[in-house]
Amino acid sequence: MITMQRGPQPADFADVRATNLAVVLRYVRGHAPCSRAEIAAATGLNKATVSSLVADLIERRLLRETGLTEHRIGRPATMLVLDGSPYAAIGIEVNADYLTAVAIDLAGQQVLSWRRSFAGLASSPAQAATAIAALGRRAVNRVLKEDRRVLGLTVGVPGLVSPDGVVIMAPNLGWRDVNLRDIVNRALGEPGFPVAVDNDANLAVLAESRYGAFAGSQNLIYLTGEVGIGAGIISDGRPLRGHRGFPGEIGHITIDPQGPPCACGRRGCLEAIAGITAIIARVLPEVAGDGDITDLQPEVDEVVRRARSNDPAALHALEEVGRALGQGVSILANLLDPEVVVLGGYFVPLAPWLLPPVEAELRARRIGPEEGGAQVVASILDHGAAATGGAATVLDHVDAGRLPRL
Amino acid sequence: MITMQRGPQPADFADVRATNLAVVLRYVRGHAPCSRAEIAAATGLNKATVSSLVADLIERRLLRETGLTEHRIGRPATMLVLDGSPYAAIGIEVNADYLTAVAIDLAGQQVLSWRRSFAGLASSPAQAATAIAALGRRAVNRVLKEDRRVLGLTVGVPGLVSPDGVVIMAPNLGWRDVNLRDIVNRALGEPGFPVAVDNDANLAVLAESRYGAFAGSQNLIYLTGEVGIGAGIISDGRPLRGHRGFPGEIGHITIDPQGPPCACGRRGCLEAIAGITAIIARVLPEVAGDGDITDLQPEVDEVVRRARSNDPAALHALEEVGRALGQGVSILANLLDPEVVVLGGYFVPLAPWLLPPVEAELRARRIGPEEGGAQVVASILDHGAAATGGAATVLDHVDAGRLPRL
DNA sequence: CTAGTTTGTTTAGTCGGAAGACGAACTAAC
DNA sequence: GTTAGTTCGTCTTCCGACTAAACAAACTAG
Repeated sequence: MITMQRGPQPADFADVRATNLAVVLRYVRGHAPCSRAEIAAATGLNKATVSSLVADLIERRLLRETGLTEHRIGRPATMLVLDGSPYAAIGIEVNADYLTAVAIDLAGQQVLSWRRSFAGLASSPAQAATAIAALGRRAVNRVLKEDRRVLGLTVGVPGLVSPDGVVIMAPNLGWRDVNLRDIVNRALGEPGFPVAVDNDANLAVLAESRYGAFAGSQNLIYLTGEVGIGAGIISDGRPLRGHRGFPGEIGHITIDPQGPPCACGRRGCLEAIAGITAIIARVLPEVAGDGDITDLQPEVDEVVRRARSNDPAALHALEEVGRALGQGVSILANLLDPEVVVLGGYFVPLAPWLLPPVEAELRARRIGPEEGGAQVVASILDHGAAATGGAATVLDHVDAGRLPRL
Repeated sequence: MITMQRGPQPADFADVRATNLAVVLRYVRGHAPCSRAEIAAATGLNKATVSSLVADLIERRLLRETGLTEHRIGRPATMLVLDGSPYAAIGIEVNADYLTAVAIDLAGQQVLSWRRSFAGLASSPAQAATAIAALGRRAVNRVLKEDRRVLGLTVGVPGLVSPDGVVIMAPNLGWRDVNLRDIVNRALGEPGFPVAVDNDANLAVLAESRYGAFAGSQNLIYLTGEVGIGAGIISDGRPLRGHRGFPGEIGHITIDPQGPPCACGRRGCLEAIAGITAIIARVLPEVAGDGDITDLQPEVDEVVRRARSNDPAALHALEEVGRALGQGVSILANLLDPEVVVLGGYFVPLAPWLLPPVEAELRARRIGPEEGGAQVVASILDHGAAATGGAATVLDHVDAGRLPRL
């Protein structure tokens, strides 16, 4: 099926070919190993066409034949599998306190996963960009050393990112109007592959839709559980982009007008109640929050310890946080009707205590019928979700038919 | 550009042809009158291809030649215009107190616009469906009498509608699990054109995106200002559908936990503050709200009168309503980053007093940069927006390349 | 060893868009 | 009035991509 963007954008044979190449590629991704005949039967394409498409894909080393299968009867089929190994995509995730780099080959295998401290560097955009570019270059070199071609590199940033890769605003990094894409692109020496920058939540939700527990879902939302709370939204199978490219800003919904003050100047924002620093402040009131961004993992571990030991104050605080989060999730669920809302970041270790009140709020505030309503789950991806998504967004272009040229 | 749905759905020549037919049709829609050469130059299609496509469209009576143009130099061009007259689409809007029927020809000309009282009928789904079908039949007959072919009929309902046309829930009509599409389809005698049912906000936003002040916008949101408040969302040029088909439920966001009680059992929902019955109750406390659904227009007129005469109580009440509405709009704006939020329904006559506080809240709660942020406007379409959208949704299929067969 | 089955390739055919030539129709200049 | 130049739209040729159908290959069952 062909759908079209706005504006006059006619189709021709190349588009048909690209579409069908993508159809075959994605079928094999989902049903490997499979035979040409099976692809033809399942997609409705002619056997001859499938043969031609497969030949193209094998020539580009995107597919590989893996011997025959002893069938019950008839000529045995030559089975096809994805051969992602010659290509890889790189994703880099920027956080206030650390950087993550991930590389994924076309078959979805993670071929690299690095985490690197970033403390202190974030404050200066120039220094930070240099560090990011250096990490990117190292990742690229490692991938090249393994004889893979790099298809692209995407950087995820917690903030507003314009479609052309300029970080308009990243409060937790202290950035404003940083053309990160150009900087990284130049630092990599204008490589032959595309460099992109995107919002971390947008990328994380892409990773969830590919590799998460609800992989393949057409309607899912990812909530970043970091210092801030942002939403990445996939609707009808495609990332929601918005007019300027800044969707998903859910952190400053007013949950409780009498709630704690928020950095934005108001009170009781979702972030001021359910952001990770707010959670830590609420559960560990004795820890002086000096406002400085350090690695928060130790504090989160302590919160988990107290909850595990059934500390009543901690349990009560987490219940309150969960209810606030549930209100936010309910708004998302009623407004966007997703199949699932995935809690990410620091929400993951706290999920056992947050999920029950979130689900209770969701049930209480559900407008539609019970069945089929949005589920809430904790992410099974680790902290590198945005980095993984950054790589996935590159691979998506291939899946959509833009094959790497020979 | 070809994009693809999920699942294996290969493309073939018919898709290319349909895509290019649609490209030409939409170009003429936006640039009529224009010549074949102009279309070719603008779309990138070959002149010969455009000639062939135009011939097809003329044969199906979707385009028409309108004489030559005396150019400055060279051979004069034969100009083309849309010839929508042989076809029309019908939209019907169901409200608690009235029905609206609209018919639009393919060129976008409204060829019929009826409003019919519906008071008392809504309560019984069977009776109501009969009335709807009767109105539909009359509209169809009228269109046929004018020698137009009916391309389709779509009914807009204020409630949750499943993709196959079952009204799952319509609180303000008191309906639950009514298979309205089948009923109307049967009542029309299984006509040759498609009958569909959809949520009224979904349809209204479609009408706005085609005929509203921001026609052509790829990211807009429509807020129904009726007894309930629902949002219709167009994101990246396509209607947001959600997992089950029930997006846009914004009416029961908690604005003020201490606010007035809502029919849903909670307090301070957006609807309970800014729904039209809530507004009337707030501005005209002396009018005994008997809860019965009657035509609310007289009360709204009275509210407008008081505001016009600068009645302090009325102004204050509308200011409070506007602030609540502004909070709801801010959530939408930050979450979905639309170009514009259109206020519809009874919000339109009240817009002069609602818009300033709405915009103030929006400014105060804006996360992203000032420039390019969401605007808020009152709809310039009248109450029949959903009906118009119902017709438009039928025409969209033609615009997407599914031409009526000869 | 033969009949039957399934796979995947080959061959012929169709469809639709691209490229470029060409005639038509007009203006401008001499 | 004639000629050159320009623009429009059609016509012809070519090519790329899919379909249909025949066919060769390779296996199993009996």
